[in-house]
Amino acid sequence: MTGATEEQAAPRGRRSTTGRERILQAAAELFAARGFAATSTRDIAQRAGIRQPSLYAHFALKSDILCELLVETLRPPFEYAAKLRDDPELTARDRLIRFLDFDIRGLFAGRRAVAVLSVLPEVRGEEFGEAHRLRRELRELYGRLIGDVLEQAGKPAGEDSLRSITAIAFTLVEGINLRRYEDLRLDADRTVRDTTAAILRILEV
Amino acid sequence: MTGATEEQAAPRGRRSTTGRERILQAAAELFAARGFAATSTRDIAQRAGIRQPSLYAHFALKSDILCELLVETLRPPFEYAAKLRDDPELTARDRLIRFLDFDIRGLFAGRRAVAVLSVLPEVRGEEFGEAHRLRRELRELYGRLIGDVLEQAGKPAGEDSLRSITAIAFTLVEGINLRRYEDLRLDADRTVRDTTAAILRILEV
DNA sequence: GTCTATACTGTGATAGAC
DNA sequence: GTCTATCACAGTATAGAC
Repeated sequence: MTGATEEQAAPRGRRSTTGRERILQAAAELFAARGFAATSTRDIAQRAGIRQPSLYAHFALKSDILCELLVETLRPPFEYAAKLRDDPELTARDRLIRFLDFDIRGLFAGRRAVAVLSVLPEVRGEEFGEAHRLRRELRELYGRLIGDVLEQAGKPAGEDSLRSITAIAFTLVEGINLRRYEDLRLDADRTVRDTTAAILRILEV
Repeated sequence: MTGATEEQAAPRGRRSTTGRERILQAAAELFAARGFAATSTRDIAQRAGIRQPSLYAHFALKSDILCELLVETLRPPFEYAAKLRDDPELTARDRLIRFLDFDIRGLFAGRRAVAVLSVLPEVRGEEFGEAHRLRRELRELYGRLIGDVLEQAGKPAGEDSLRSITAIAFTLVEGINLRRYEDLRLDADRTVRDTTAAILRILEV
């Protein structure tokens, strides 16, 4: 019924989820494995256990499926950042460390692997505008967190310098998705630790 | 004659290049801008100023075009590394710095932007096996360069630790391609400088 | 909300003349 | 080595019954 004819294992015990959820889950796995353009609506439907036209009872366009996945996976970091802001006990450095922990673990959990697709050539159109805006905001959030750390460490960075450092840190975090493509055994704890250490060294704090 | 109906500017004065070259150039631009699966052979032909079936006088398959681009752009760093090895005056640290300079500038020149595609989901098949092998070798080359630096600095890294540091450095370099997608004005000199500085800080040398 | 049937378009690739 | 013509098929999306 789940009909996974692919080399990939069939979906894990998720039979009980709703139709729309199954579609999102199936699409997330396929998009991450093959990319957006190379994944057909038939592939998605088959993996979700329905017929291809039934997708359109849930989504008006194929691109809407990906857009929803991207937006859904980009949102949690913002809520977590808001929580961090409400804790005045934390130093800027601790906030950055906790945020990195949360965000990187998010990459390892659930569907977050698709998020990397938002930067790829095939996902540039205005159909994905909302996802792109969210991603830009996430990078700006990183910029503020890093700026605060540098300031509290007594070496505030200029605008240009901060942008460059932020880009590098953001690249490191997003790059984790690409590394997971190549090495599915990549360990979350280890990656959190190493990536955080690398970023703190770059900041020299 | 060059028939660029797209939003992109028409190919710069390259009318004199051979047919095969024009195809590669056109394909490189389109693949980088839209991805592999989302670029049709008709798009490539139009940009190259020929008709779609004429492509097949030069390449047997669409995927062969991308594979050749990837291989061609991944090769120069190996030749450069060989040159560096022949200069015994250089410290390991200087070799790494020069190699980064060469490789990162390569990302800014010519068609190298396609190289990033080799890690993407849509380019995973065995059609691209040669490109993947080369890319793996490039990462191993980075690993050796970094290992030498750490050793010469008196703090040799264990295998695991070296692999992790190498992955992070390699991610930073490849990530430059993604950053260029988002900001076409990204400056080569600046990027070389900042990326090199970040990597050296991560190595703490 | 799922199905069958199908419209319509775009795709990679081939045949064969010049 | 380029062209025109075309094949065979896969693609997204829609119509309409249940």
